[in-house]
Amino acid sequence: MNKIENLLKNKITEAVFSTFNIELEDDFVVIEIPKDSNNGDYSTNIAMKLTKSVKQKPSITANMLVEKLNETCEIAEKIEVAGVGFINFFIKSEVLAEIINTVIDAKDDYGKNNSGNNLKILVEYVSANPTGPLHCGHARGAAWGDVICRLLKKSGYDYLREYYINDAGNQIDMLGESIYGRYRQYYGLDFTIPADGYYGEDIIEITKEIIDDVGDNYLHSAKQEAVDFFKWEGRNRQLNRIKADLAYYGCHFDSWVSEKSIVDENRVEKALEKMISMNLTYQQDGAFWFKSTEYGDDKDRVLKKSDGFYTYLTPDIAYHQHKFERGYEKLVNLWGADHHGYVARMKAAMTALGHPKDALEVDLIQMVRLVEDGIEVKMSKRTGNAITIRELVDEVGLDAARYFFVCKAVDTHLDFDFTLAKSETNDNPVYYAQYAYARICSVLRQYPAEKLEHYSLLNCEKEIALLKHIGEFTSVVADAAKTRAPHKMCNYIQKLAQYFHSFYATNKICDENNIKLSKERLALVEAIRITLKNALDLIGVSSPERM
RNA sequence: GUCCACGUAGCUCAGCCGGAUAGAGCAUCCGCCUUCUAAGCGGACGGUCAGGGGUUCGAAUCCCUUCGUGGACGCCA
Repeated sequence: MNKIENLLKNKITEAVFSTFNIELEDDFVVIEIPKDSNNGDYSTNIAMKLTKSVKQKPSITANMLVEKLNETCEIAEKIEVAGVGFINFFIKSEVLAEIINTVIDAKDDYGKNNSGNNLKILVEYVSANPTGPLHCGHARGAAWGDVICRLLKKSGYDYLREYYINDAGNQIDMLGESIYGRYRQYYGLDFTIPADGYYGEDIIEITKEIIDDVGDNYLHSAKQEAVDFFKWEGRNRQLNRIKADLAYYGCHFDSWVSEKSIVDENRVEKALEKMISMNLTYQQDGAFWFKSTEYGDDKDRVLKKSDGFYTYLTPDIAYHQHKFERGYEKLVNLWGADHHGYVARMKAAMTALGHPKDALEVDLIQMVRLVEDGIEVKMSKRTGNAITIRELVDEVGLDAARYFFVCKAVDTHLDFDFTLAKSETNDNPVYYAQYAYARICSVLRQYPAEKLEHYSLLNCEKEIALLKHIGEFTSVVADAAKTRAPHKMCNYIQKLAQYFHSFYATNKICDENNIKLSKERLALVEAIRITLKNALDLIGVSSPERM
């Protein structure tokens, strides 16, 4: 909520109080920007919302309030009642223009806000098993998580980017076995790779890397010893590859937590003991069960199998419990949609352990379908395997890859249009925004902008639209952070670029015949530049000064 | 079969804590470079917001139901 909206809100609250003697709660008054500017710069539906309390037609209520507002609301040039009872405010353009200096003064910090209130929030994303390269599905999650964190940072949250490494389960054993197989194969010996092992090119590469380091040392040792060695060698090398791919993709994590460390620190036993002591479990058929149905799950879940091993769930509970123990009040997980059924039991576990109901929130990332020329592309033409994050970046470029993943809400399946993302021409939406930035920079290179004391001439429709949109930026950032909706930032960017292009096409920014107006416009353009740059930064897309 | 998500223009999607005539890009068609970057601008065409019911001043938005699509339903991870 910006300065103008706040002021309007206060004036409306006052007017309601003095007219009807009703004290409104803080969030009761809603200010919005009408789609059609004929309906004012800002509007409120307060008269409709008061229908029941005041027992009269909204239009009458609205007129009574406007009478009062006309006296008190000095920033408005005109206040009207329209439709069924909307109150529409037309703001003096010099008041709207004050935003220019706010932006210029704040520079990179424009958009920064404290809506997060320093909330300690841990965002866990990607968390792919260290058994193979990251593919396009991970790319969606990585971009989404990264942008969420950028938004949280800008909005004053105390956030942590975390990657959970599943390195204590069966899949890591399979990794060890797979490398062991390739190792023997390299030396021309008989070999087997388990049916649920890993057959990718990356395993062969990693095997060769290991051979470069240790040669045939493990050829004659006992199988289990060799597999154990390859398991951890493989895990570490895969993880390094993942880290490199993420860096290539512009994503960095603050924290890497391994499942093995959770196990080694006895956190799994402790978690189970805690659950037993809290009477959240029972024994049946030789196994320990979690009474998860009592906390909203479909059925009870096994924590410790009759063979004495834990299920996948138990270390995960321990891990999440540990997140809370580290002082995080809010946990956000971005999981692939295939983990869908897993959400309820995890939330059940956290609730059972005494954490607030919504302290853990899981956003599911739906599948990505790559489409080229209208046909689904399942495999890379080069390798025959799933397309990796690295191939994707090489193919379409970093900016396009990230933009395409971030610009759509994650709760629906995404068709990633390869053809469109690759096109370096007019069709590509990424360039639309970047081109606006390059155009702005070009203008400012030729005609440097300077801050003015006062702006009084920026009152054409397109200028007003830009001023209002720039003024919205901070609240859009705060809202996108709160609702974890990075695509809102893309929508904002597209609109800002659109307003600018439209303005640029119909108005000469620098006009020798009107120096005063030109100076004001240049300052406006500088404010647009800063806002656009900050917005692009938030989605991790570059702002080229020339194109 | 049970549970969950989704269903908006020819295509890809916004909009969804109820608000004014449901928006954008692509595609199709028509205009605009002697002018600060045409990777741009302006316009046209295009809709039973899956169907039905309900809640109310008002529903794409909330509730119920039917249909369709996808996913999850292991003492796997």
